[in-house]
Amino acid sequence: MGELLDKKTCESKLGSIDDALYAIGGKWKLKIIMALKENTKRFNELQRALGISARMLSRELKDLELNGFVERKIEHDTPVVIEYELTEYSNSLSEILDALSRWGIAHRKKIIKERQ
Amino acid sequence: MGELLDKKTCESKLGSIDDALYAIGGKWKLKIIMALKENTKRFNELQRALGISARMLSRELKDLELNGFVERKIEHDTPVVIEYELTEYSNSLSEILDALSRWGIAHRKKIIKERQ
DNA sequence: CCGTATCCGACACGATACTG
DNA sequence: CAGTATCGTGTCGGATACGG
Repeated sequence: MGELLDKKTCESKLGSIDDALYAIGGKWKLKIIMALKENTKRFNELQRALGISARMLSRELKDLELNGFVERKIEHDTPVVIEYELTEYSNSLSEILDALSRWGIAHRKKIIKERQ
Repeated sequence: MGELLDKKTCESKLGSIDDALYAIGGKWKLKIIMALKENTKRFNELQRALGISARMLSRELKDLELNGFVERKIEHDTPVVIEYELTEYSNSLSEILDALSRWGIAHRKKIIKERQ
């Protein structure tokens, strides 16, 4: 079962996990960030890549920008091209992203095995 | 900005993160698991510790049990005591929990610093 | 193409009350 | 104490349509 954590440790972890989930929780934020890890992308590219509605994407991008994960870049190239790009700060999430990804793979395997 | 990931890698990661979020996403699951890391807890204990409504807690616990993260233990001790306990499998989440916790702490610091 | 506005259903979530 | 039932609100999130 793993070792029990003492109460202080546990409560402090609970608090920080709360903070984290507040900032990057929800259905889309981490997925958008993951998608942008491949490359900067335009609005419609992101939409297609993630299967997200324009409404939600618009909202989430604003939020991500406000929180310093994503930058909106306007290239004055006639016609104007708008691209979304990850900031340096978004890199601080890679540990989380990697852990989630690894766990997701393992979990999927487990589920499939159990179905048989 | 960190290195870009190639498209295949990125899409596969997106998929597995999706899987992970499907299983442990949402407002409460990870918090409940974190709370139980301190010790097995009874229904009302969990409620107080997390500030969650009975309705939600009931639902989430069922879901967590169904997915093998939590076990409902009935102690026939007259009066009967019901406790919720983490399973061995829930340990596979510790990497994620730790990463989230660490990031949450750092993020909070950043926010506070920016406010000044 | 890049979004925003509007409408709408589904569900997350909480408060309260209630049962065994 | 451990939960369920009921109700009400808010947010999530898609569809569609529209303006820059």
